[in-house]
Amino acid sequence: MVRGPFYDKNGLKKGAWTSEEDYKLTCFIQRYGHSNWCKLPRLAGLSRCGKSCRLRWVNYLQPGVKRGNFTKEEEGLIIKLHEEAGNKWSMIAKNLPGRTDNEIKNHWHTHLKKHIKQNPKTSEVKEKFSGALKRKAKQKRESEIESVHASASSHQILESSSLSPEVSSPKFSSLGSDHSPVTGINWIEEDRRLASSFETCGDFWSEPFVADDMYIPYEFTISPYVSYYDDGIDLFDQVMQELPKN
DNA sequence: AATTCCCGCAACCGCATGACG
DNA sequence: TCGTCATGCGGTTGCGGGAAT
Repeated sequence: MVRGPFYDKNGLKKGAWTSEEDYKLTCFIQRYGHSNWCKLPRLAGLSRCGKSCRLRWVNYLQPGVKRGNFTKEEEGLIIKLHEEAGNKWSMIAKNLPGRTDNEIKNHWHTHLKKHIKQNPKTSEVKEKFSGALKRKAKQKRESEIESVHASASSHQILESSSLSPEVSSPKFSSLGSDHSPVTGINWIEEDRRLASSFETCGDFWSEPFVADDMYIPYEFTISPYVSYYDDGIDLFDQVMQELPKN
């Protein structure tokens, strides 16, 4: 159901991701975070562009990503938010924990659109909502920076990002299974195997992540990873309250 | 049983925006 | 202030499974 793998003129791999690539990307981000998507593929030993890695992580590998059918409640919320804000898929996704913008967009085009008679609100509503989103995003970025600095100072992030079954497996446990929804990998087993490899093979973490120069830039030594699911619902409520009552 | 057609969804592409020097 | 680069977002593509014929 996906495009077959191929290589472009720059030698970058395109098309469907393999379970091995998923594994490399997941392990690398768990350990080093993803502060620089451009450098990440090379350091992780992947022949992919940064954008491709980011998309794969955000839409598929990221912890908490919910797969499967949309509930009636979720569909209702999508319809409502789409009526208010239009094709702001990322905003809509923030109001549906575990759903990605891509998945919502696909679901809209394949299921919901055909059943919905468009009822666009005024441009005033859209502009106000868009402006509020930007303000909120700026505030969030600033607070994230403070948070990362505070955590880095106590080494908590580095500790939590080290790969162990207790830490890494919950990334997929929210799916109700220890298996990746796509790769079929049993991540608990994989983590055990990985931990074993780490104990018996001292250079595991230098391959394939750092194949060439054995150097991890500073930005990868402190994970900037923060909760993906923020307070979008609060924002939506706030904006709706600001709108003039007709 | 074989073929065609349609649909779902993962992934790609181009553009807009923001950060940084 | 301007130019460059990285990132994020939304639109689109195209493969493959399943339904229809």
